[in-house]
Amino acid sequence: MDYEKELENFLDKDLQPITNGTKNKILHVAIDHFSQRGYRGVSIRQITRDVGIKESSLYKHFQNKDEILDTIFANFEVEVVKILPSSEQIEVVATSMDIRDFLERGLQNFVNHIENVSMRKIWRIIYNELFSDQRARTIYFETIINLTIERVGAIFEQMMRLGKLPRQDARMLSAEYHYPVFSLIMEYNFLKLEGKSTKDTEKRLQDHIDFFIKAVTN
Amino acid sequence: MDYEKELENFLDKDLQPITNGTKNKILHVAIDHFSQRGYRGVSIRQITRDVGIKESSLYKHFQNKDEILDTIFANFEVEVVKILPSSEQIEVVATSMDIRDFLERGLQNFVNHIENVSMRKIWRIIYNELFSDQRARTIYFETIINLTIERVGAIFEQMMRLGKLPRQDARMLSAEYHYPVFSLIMEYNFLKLEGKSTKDTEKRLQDHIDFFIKAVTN
DNA sequence: GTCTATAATTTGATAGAC
DNA sequence: GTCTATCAAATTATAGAC
Repeated sequence: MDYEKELENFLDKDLQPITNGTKNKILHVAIDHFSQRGYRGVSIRQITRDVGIKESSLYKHFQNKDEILDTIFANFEVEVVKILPSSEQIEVVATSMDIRDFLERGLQNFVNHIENVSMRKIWRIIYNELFSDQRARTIYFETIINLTIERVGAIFEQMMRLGKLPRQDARMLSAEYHYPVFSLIMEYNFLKLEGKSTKDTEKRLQDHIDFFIKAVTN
Repeated sequence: MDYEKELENFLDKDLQPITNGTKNKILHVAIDHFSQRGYRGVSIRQITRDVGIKESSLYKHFQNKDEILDTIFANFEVEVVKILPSSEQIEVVATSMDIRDFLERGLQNFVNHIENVSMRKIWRIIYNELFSDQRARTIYFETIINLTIERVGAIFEQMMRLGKLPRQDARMLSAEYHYPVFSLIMEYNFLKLEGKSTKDTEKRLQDHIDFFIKAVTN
């Protein structure tokens, strides 16, 4: 892999921008390796070799191996929260968009997010560490799944108040919409990993939106 | 953990029943450890210590560490295929059951399967190794997801022929039904892992069946 | 902040006696 | 099929010179 082209700048674990080029590069290399062979499957040696420094130098930037993963997770959480509708947006979104526009826009936001190669790699790290790392579990189940379902549920509810959607359990509806989306996103990630076509998965996502809209507006 | 109580008998990697008690115990201990810390996170030393033999003795039963995992996956695949409706059952199932009975029965089959502690642990191993082991990916995406969707899709199609279900794309319908199920099963597995209540998840599974039936029969 | 050198431990696996 | 003894390699991390 070529790490020489302009690398996006990450934040350190306290969410301060990283100004040191070496530290930033360590994160890029670590993300690449962790996403392919898992946290335990990657040694400090392998990382520093690709960064072009000695092992001991790495410890000037990170206290230990775990702090690298911690920093990666912190960056991911910042980015992933950005694709969720904020509480302030509920009103305006529910008013200005119909259900189809809203779902398609949300999906597009997500596709844009995951087009970022680093983010896609961190998604894989999250999946990879789900069973062995409490932080990964928290990000996935609390930040990604539950927060998404809750925020979108609030928008569905507002749409019901506005008569844009038949009255029903909004949170349950949001869960029904999102569970297939989460499954398909995972599938999408694996296909990308194996260099396979994601066309089928994209079609299924589209089919799912159609099916869902038909089901809820009936 | 107590491995002393009567252990179910596994098959070896060629699917022949294992008659050697030590070999069987190695598999039980390995499944327990791998499910908690992943394949790479567990050493031969840790396994043999809990089995009560020396490391060198383990190599009389398995050629190397990977062959243990291979044997675990082989046993899992045998068990997981059992919960799918066979091609021969399509006819009779579609004729004798309505859609709700069929879905509830299928879910019950699955719950029974996952009540088996060893199976639940192997599910976790599969999730854990999805990104680092091609065999895990194949079992999950090909055997579990795609084969399930296909078999149930065939039953939906037969139900449509019998007028029990409005005509529509049967495979797409099966996918719509199953993707939330797969997500919820993953969630269920994690909650069990953390010793938390799975009541919410079970309710969501039930809600999903209701939502789905309402959506397809409308 | 980089380097050389090295400590201390753990890893998967083997040789050979019984 | 179990054991003792051991190997060669890899691991995370540190000390101290520049």
